[in-house]
Amino acid sequence: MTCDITIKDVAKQANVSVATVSRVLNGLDRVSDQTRKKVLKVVKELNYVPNTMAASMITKQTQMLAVVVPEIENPFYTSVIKGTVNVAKERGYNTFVFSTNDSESEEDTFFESSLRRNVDGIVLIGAHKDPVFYQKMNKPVILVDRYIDGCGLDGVIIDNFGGAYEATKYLIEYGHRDIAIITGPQTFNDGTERYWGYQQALKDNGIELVSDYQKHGDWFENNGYQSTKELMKLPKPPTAIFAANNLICQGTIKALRDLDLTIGLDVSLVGFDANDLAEFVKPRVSVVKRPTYEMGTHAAEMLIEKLKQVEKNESFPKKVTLGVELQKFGSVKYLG
Amino acid sequence: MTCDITIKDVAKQANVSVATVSRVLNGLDRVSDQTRKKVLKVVKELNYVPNTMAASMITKQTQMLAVVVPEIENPFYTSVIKGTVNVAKERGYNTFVFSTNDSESEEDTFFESSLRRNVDGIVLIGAHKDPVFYQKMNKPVILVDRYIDGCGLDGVIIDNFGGAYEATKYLIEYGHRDIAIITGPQTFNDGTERYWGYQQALKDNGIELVSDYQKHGDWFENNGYQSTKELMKLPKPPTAIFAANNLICQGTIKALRDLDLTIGLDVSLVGFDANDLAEFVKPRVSVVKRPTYEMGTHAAEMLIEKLKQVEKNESFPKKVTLGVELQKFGSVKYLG
DNA sequence: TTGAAAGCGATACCAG
DNA sequence: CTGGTATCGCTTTCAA
Repeated sequence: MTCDITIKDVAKQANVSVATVSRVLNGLDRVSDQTRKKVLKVVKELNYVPNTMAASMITKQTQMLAVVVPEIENPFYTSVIKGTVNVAKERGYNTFVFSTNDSESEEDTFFESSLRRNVDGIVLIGAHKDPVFYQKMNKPVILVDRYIDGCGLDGVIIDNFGGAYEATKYLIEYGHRDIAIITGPQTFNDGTERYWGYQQALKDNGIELVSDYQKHGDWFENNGYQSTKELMKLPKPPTAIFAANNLICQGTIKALRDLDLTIGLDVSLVGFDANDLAEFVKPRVSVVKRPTYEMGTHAAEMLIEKLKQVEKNESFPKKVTLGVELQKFGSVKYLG
Repeated sequence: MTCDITIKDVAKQANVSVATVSRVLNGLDRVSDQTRKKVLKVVKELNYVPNTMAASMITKQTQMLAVVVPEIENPFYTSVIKGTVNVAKERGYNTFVFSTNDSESEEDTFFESSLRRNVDGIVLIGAHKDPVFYQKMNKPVILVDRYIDGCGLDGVIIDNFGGAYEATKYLIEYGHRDIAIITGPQTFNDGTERYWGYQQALKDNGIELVSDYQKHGDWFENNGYQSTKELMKLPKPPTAIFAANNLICQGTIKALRDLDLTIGLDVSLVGFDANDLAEFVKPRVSVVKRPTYEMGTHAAEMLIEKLKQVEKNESFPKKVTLGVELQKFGSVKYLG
């Protein structure tokens, strides 16, 4: 394990030129079988490891990607990261993992790092809201989960509207009319689309929107916890709750537990995105499941595909929407 | 946001030499205030971003670290990663995240990548068992959580023995004598030390070891689940269980739930490492808590410290042991 | 205080 | 098929 041996050392030892060693190592050119073997033997003997950076300076490709997420400890993001990193690895790329705390300025820092390091491309769950910001990117970027319309970039998102609509419709079909939603900020499509889905399902079924039933906070567990408590304190509490992401749902489950309310009996609940507690409690909580790992793999594949066709026509931005699935368990009571 | 502007462009535009630009940018040399300002102005105008790689080729420092973990989706590792990445960021390093699936060969792949890319150092939760392997490292490495004696590397570990001992003693003090352990493989210190702690506590209190009460599987949830079911099927089931890591504990909790056994009433339980379910269930499960995030930060700090004193005396390997804390909740029944 | 020039370790073009 | 060499973008002597 050394890295202070250079291509020159190999060339000298093998009695060939550096050009030849380079050819052998990259398997590109025609090299006689004899020299090839000779070089390879020396490479092994000397334990030579090529310096990627030196090569990058010429090829202009670093074989490095970056994946940028708001929070590395949220299992959803971890799953996306894993998908990205795995595909990247298979295709010969190494991946930087950045966590921005959902802060625009931290994200900026990382963009600069990425530029300085010349990463080939970026998988991004971004904090910036302004499409103009993204338009300035002169590196291949795939947006994941959040998509900014008009930014001109490719994206992999999920059917937020459809998922929320299905979840709400499901509650309605089971006879619920007093349905609350606990969701995050309406900054990105994840928030807005889920909220629209909820709204639309109610409207389509002639149910009026009650502002008290709509809790817009952040995407964290505590919002789920507090909002649930507030909801259940209302003069006329909702009979069902739609928790619009994994952490909020966990908060809701905890709050209901602390309030001694039984899910599926006292209150019905549907979550968005899988989470530990939803799977654990009895009855298990129905959730809209989304393909988290696949979002990562898909994004990485799109990105790498794009890198290959650098010169190609600057085609229109491609937005891929992955489907979601409503998984029904016993957390919704049938009201007839 | 561009990266096709080079130091030459800046030099030309500012009517100075590249050497001068370099000096200004690195704030090293004495440069007249006038030229400094002039250069800085051009840098801003041209939106110049220096190419880190080119610099690295000369300085022999890449300002890149790698953190290698067995599994990126285990919250324990995520927490270590976060700690490492955050400290690295503060100190001006970017970090590669690698996940090895606990496979020696995958780990090897990553080591080669690290060499090719010339990372400055590595924070490693390793899969290799052989100290000889680690001895060959010629890069600064900090081992985390698992330590291989005789490998000659620095490490940050936790007091596995003490934690396990405390946990078991706690059960004994509450009157338990039929105490089971569910743990992982005895490959690394994490497994062996926790098992020793359990053993020693029993011995110190004159309790004989019962082989049926000792379940050695892997570190995953399913081991906790299956082993618990087997334990409770014994003619004389244990009155208490010590679950030796976070996932095993979650498995145990699920199994007990499925067996309709109440924690702290029918069976007592102590876990090792925090986990979602242990915090959720009532009564909350007592656990040995370890400073996961701090393990990451500590390791990163040690690593970066080490990088600074490259030339310094190759001091003896330093092994830092962080303490753990037994957090007692209602999951242990008092048998008198 | 500043500039010229020699590399760093690889690739790739052009000859031979 | 093989070798010489310019080059990539930057740092760092050495002179001026």
